[in-house]
Amino acid sequence: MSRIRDIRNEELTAAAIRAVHRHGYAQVTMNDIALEAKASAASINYYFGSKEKLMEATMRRLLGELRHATIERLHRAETPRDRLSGLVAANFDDRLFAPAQCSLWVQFWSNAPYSATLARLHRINRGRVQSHLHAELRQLVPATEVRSVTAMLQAYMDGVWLEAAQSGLCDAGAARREALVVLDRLLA
Amino acid sequence: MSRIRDIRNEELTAAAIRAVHRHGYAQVTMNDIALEAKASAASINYYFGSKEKLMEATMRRLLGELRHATIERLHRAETPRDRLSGLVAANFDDRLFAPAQCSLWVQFWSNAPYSATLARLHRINRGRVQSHLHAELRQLVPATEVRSVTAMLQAYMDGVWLEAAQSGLCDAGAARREALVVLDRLLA
DNA sequence: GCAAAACTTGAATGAGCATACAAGTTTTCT
DNA sequence: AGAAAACTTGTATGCTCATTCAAGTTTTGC
Repeated sequence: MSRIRDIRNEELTAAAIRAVHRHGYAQVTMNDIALEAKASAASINYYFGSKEKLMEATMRRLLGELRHATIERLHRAETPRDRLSGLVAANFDDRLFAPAQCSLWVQFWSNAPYSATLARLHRINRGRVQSHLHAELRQLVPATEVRSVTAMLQAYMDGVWLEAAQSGLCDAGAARREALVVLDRLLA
Repeated sequence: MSRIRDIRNEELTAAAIRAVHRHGYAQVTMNDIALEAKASAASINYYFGSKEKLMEATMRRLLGELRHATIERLHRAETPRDRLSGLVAANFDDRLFAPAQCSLWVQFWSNAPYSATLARLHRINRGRVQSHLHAELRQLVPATEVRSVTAMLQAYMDGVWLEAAQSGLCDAGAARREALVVLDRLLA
């Protein structure tokens, strides 16, 4: 079967992440990505069909990593409170909360409203994160507060990503610790 | 004096805001903006010299509005606690927290790392907001917490903007109320 | 070992875009 | 009024870029 195809997908989406981080989503070219992958622009088109489809695959890859980190942490937790902490910490997992990933994430987000495929991915991801938070919060705060605390948490976490992308500094451990403090105070 | 020049600056930056909101920063063209302003692309170049300079002027305009809203609210407040609330509320002032402005703001932010002029504006603005927050927080929380609470607040507010840009829904009043609740809990 | 399939790429194609320009129109000043 | 200054715009220019293609190279299956 297409072993090479899998390897290439992996290499090319990784190159896309680095290239977008380096040049910006708005200005990155197929050649920039090809160069980063030590391949040719034509080759990328052979695998993905178009720049847009490559970007979609790259975003899917990031979303998959978030999903994976989330599931992993949920699995290790016992109580609702632990699961909630796990959800928050998953957002700042070492594998996700790194400079190139942060850049990409924020840039994809801000472009999502202008691309049908990105908008769809964004909506699905947001829905999943939200329903996870919702499920645990329902057991921890009064019913009237569930919705607002979910929104507060989500806004805070998005903001941390945004700031990380700006500064280029991503200390995942510090981010997790600080996020857990925020979580504590929002639950109080 | 150049009265027309001022009017045109106003009209053209307003058109740029609407056009970026409609098409996205990455894809908006001079023609889109010209159309929105009922002018020609050449005319925009006559006034601003280049697309980049127009974008810079547009960003300056937004930053000016934030500065204005901030000063206005600080002026009305007496205690450190009131001033802090004012700072937070200024970020969600009716004149700023509207769909087109939110879109633009987030897109400029996410592109700032790739443009020297935008990066500079971003840094200046961030510094100003941060020092205002810092000044009031120093009188309200233990010295060891000032820095982290500042960061938490800033992340939360950025995140709200990001979310607003995504959803296109900007209820400024609700945003202010919710932000003040977050502020309360972070200070606790 | 060899044909077919899968893969790779340099160069060609063509679309879209910012900007420059020349030729007009309107406004200002006296 | 009339000249000069300020403004406006359609069109031309030249560039960048995604995508295509034909011609090669490598891998696979037998």
